[in-house]
Amino acid sequence: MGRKLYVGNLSYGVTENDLQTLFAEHGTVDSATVISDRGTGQSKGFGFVEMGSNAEAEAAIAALDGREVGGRAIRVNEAKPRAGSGRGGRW
DNA sequence: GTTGAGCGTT
Repeated sequence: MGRKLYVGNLSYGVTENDLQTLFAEHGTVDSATVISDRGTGQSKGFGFVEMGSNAEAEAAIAALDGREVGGRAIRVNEAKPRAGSGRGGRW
């Protein structure tokens, strides 16, 4: 089980710092990332948070999934590995 | 407004 969490339905005003602070209330935040379009630089409305352990990750999911943040109910779930891990997604 | 980047040896 990974400790990475997918955080979706985020408000465009939410940043990595916001995620870190929010998830830190329910566990140790190893890293927090907000995905933004590299072309426009605008937030894509979702991000990822890595917890110190799977237990903390589960606790954060149960506590923060559906929680209203920035005026929107965020979606928290265990993240899946990035598409095509490696180089070019193909060997 | 829902699962991350980049085209290379970090």
